[in-house]
Amino acid sequence: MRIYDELRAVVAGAFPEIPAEEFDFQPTPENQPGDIGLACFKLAKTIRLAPPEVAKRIAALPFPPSVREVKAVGPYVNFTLDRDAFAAGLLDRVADEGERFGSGRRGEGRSALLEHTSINPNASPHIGRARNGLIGDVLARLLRFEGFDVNVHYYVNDMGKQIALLALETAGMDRLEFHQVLDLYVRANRRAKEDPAFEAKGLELLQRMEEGDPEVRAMFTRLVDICLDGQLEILSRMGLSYDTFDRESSFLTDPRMGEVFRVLEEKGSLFTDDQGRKVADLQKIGYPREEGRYVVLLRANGSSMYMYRDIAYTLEKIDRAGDLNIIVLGEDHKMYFEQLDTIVRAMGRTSPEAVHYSYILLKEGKMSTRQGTVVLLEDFLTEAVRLAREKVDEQWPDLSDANRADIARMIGIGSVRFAILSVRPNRNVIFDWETALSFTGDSGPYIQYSCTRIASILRKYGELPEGPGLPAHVTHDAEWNLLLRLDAVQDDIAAALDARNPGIVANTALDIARRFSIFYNECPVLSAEDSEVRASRARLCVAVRRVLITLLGLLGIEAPERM
RNA sequence: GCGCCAAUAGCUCAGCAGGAUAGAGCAACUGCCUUCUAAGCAGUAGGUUGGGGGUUCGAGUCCCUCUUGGCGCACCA
Repeated sequence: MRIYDELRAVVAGAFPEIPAEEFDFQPTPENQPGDIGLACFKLAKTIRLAPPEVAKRIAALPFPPSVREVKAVGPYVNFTLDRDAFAAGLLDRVADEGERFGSGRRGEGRSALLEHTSINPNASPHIGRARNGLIGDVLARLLRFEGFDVNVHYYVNDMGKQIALLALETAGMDRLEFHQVLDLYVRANRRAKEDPAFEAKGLELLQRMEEGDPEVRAMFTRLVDICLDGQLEILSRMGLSYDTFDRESSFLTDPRMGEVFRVLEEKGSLFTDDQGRKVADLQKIGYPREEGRYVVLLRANGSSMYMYRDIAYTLEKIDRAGDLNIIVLGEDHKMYFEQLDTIVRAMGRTSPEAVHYSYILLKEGKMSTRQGTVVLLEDFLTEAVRLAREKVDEQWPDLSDANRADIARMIGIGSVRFAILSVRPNRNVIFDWETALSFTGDSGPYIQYSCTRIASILRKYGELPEGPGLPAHVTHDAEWNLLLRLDAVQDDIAAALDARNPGIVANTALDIARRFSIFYNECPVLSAEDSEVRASRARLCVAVRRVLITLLGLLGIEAPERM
């Protein structure tokens, strides 16, 4: 059992009227006695006693032998633990649970549907788009780690004006390659803005697509596939993968929509406006604001809007989702999603849970295609891997070319993923090349480096003693701080999932790597004089490596053997 | 104009559900590779947590307000 749970159990036994979440255990600050402290303010309020009095009473409770001393310090209770016993127990637990260590297993027997990335099939994605996929990807990994059966969906927007315009722009080209799409796409959009006739032609094409014109459909499909394949190739380089691809065009004639229109009509929300469009007045069905109150579902010519198809798709996902239904969306889709949610709720269904994230900005401001200030994901990845390769070549000239390339890939991708993931989703990320490509300090490679140092020690160590029940020795605070941190990892992983915030995983990994570095410098393993201390430290190394690999794995980052 | 989100060291970010002295990295300066990988460690310097009110025994954390930035506001997706 984890130490916090153990202490909580004793105190809760003595004060059954206090809810468990009021026990505020935390490591004691440096200048205070003991290893773990408990603040008694909240408990004191609940049982109407002065905090120092409560602290005294708790200090008098009988604790298990793993607690060597309990001391009331004002309104706090400080616990001094038997560090060796604690270490022995923790190391056994890590060895026993292996790659499941840190999992609260809260998802066992449950399933989750998660939609992320879902970028429009057009050009090479920029780094802002990557944030969606990365957040979604880590959520999927967290859910799987907790035991959920996860299905990751990708919604392919395979129709719409964008594709139509691109179709016009590429008409007559018998070969089209993905890397040409960006220019063509920009050109098509510019032309549509300047030339109403061009745009009208696009809309006409779109309508033929909707009507099921096989020729137009084939044209659209060809374009979409080129774009999608190109984009997926880049996304997979970054470690992103999907289980199910859903195409927007398959929701054009969804039987569920008849029901949607019937319900909206019944609730007095649906009306035909003076231009002949089918519009929903969301205020009639509980939408709170004036902005975004009206939503057009069908154009006057009968063709459907994106919202229309998305409602059908969302209802489909609700049918297929198990216990959790999550969608990752940019903050630009916040209002849109509220609108969608209003309609879904009117249908008596529960919408997916939206995880919103803010944009990635450049130091100079926003990314702009026109000003050429867009940072493409593939360029970013290539540069990161190239820089890593330089370092690896210098460091490991004797390794094979393939081997060095592989290490560089892990490091480059690791630094990119870490740079984007370590910032919590609802904050803008300020991107600059120098910080994002830094392989020192707070970075993915720093954590990977800790893993390689451990691997190096273990290669030289030889045969490791195997438990359970082996003694452990904690001779330095550096070891203790590391152990205490490992014990709390499960809470951090749970918190990251609950908050839908991959940044918590990133920071946990960083914190452990930092503590390991201190340990590494203060506590020699191979040259430790006492053989039991030597074995104990080696086993601590194994545990740290196990946990770091788990945390990196949750972030989708691989840990090389050498770097 | 209205709505949602954010603001912490020169820069980029942490700070779990309010709790003991606000932490890292980068940049600057000083040390440490005959010792398990220096992509590292130790140290110095750097903060009225955007301004102002409030709630509380206690506020970076909660509430109000102002300022600044991001995002959005019906035939785009």
